[in-house]
Amino acid sequence: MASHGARGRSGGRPTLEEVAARAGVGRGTVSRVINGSPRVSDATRAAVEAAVAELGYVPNTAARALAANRTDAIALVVPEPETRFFAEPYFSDMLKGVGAELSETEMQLLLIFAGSDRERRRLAQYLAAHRVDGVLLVSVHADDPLPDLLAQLEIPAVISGPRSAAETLTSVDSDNYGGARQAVEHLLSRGRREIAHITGRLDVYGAQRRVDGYRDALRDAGRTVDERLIEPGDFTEEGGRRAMAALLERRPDLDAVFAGSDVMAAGARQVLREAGLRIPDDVALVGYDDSAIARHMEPPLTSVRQPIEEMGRRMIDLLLEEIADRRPAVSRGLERRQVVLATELEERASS
Amino acid sequence: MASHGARGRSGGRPTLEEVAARAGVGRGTVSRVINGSPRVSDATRAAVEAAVAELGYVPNTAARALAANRTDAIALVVPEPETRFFAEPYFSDMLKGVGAELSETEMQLLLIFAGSDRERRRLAQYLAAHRVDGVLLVSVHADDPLPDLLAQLEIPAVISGPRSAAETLTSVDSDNYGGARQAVEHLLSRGRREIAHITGRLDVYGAQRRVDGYRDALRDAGRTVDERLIEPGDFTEEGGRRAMAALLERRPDLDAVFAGSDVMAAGARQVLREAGLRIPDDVALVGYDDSAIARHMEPPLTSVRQPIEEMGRRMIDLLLEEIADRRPAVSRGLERRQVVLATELEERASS
DNA sequence: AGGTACTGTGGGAGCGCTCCCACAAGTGAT
DNA sequence: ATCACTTGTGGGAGCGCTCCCACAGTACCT
Repeated sequence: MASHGARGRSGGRPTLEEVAARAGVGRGTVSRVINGSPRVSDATRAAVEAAVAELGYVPNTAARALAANRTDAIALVVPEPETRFFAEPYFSDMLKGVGAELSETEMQLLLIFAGSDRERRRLAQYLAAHRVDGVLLVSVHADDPLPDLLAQLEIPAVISGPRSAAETLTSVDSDNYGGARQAVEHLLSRGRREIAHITGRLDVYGAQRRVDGYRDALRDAGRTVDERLIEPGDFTEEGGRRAMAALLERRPDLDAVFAGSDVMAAGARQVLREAGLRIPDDVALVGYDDSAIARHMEPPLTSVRQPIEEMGRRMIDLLLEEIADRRPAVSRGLERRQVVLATELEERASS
Repeated sequence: MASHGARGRSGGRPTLEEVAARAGVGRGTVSRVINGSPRVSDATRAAVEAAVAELGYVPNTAARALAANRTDAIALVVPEPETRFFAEPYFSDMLKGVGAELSETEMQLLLIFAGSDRERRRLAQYLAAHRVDGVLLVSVHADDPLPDLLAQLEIPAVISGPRSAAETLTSVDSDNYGGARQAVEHLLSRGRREIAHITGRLDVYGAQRRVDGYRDALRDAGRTVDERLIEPGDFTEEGGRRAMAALLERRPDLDAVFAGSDVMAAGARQVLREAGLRIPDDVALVGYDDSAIARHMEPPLTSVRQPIEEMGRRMIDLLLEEIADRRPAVSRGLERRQVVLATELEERASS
């Protein structure tokens, strides 16, 4: 060991073995103490803990990962370019919840962007190397192959918006259907009669659900749904403008708009203004997300709030469970787990 | 191997040894091919590569890390709460540059927030465990102990804004001094006489340098510096408002303001408006950072642009060098390395 | 012919853990 | 006193790599 020896000299980091020697116990016992096993007497535990403190021992994660076949790290994968990630408060809130919940544990969170093809390939490589114990997936489109890759690699994963009603991954979502109903029912209760809806990208399941909620709310109130009052958007401001213009063209008599996102509502607002329509006097406007945009809009925008931080927290809970379950190659629980959290309507001056 | 055997069965991931068997060579040879050593014949290399492809071999990072004492990962440490990180485009741009440069390599980037005390402790633990080969530090205050911890642990690190003129870590910075001079000289050339300066937090070295640049630019133009025209801010909008109010109180005759950040300029603008002063007619305004705020302000804000993406790229270059240098326990290069990149003034309607 | 050098290769040893078997010692029922 | 557990402990084997030594083979000098 001529060569390796030099590296391992006493200047380096202490090892389990050294701690064991110092505490006058065996290697296994130190390992048990480090990992919080209950099968250690109080006296021994104290001795080991003292030795750990004196030596400043910190476990070598690589060795642990190799021996135990786990990494104590999970990845938050964002299949979007960095720019969008930063632009949308959604991610930031999600990260807050995730971080908060994770700080209770020893797990490390990695943030991985997979917007470009190149980044995608790197990610695939990364996952194939099993460098994380589990994955949190946010903002995944219906045709994204990532979830299948994860399933194939048998990596525990939780997705933040299910891709469809038949989502196979464990998922956490807010109640898009209920949120849309809240918005529409609110407008109805304010006496609005002709309520339009600017949808999000319809390849996003949540956007579809919002349309469903919009339809059912009207129906349940005894109204027929006029398809000319539904216009697809794409979650962007420009899309909101286009949709609003189309709606005004078709149904200039509309008196309310429920937009599938605050950003689209901002676009719609511009077009309404340019058409000389006052908000909320002529047209009431309701958004979705309750983002900073909503609060700062002129007039402040009524919006459906999703409990995004809470969603982040629940995702971590579920993921940690999955990881723990999988460890002893236990019978895969066959029940799909889908958590849906309630939304809340934040009423402001725009409606 | 009764127990471990079950886990390692052929359903699992292939190992180096299996690839070697398949290619009909030894373990060492496969390792050489994987790591791109030139000491392999072309025929052998081809055989190994074929085996790797057939088996879908992916190196086990934990084993590699354990044997080679490296992790192939670096951390971007942000000593701020997540919220600030997302609020400021600075970070997003920096991350873009870092990501771009890193995508050329095999290195993995981890994003670590260390805003709270708790997160701080976790980070210290993380670094002590040597879970990364190097660290990128952004936005560090003068009294932050993190750089010293890094030095003590002998972890290569590059800092994005030196803490002082005597910074010991390798650093990358934009020319704060020169940028401030550009701003002030621009205002002078526009015929402004009474130019005020709202500073950033003065425990940030860059903010100090901007004050220096402001002073020297005036002096070199043959003016005396009126200390009543300098008011400390704290990089926030509210701070900008307070500072502007104080300045107007003391020197109502001022005809230009150079703010140490766009956000503070936005705050200053509000106060100027409320005081009935027109921009740029009565008071010219210049910011710093050239962020989105500057472009969207009414009127658009003249601002000093820092090449943040480029800074990110340079930081990675320097860090990778340091990591490579350190590997063979080579003589630590004693020269401090400090890269300073030029700024550019983006002239808009506010000045 | 012998020496010296280099190239390519195989495989032992070791990285620092976890897992589990073995076993000593204690506890209580028979 | 015997058996059957339980509790606490030590340490061997093994995780999948990298590093390096040893050595076969070839090439080029004396």
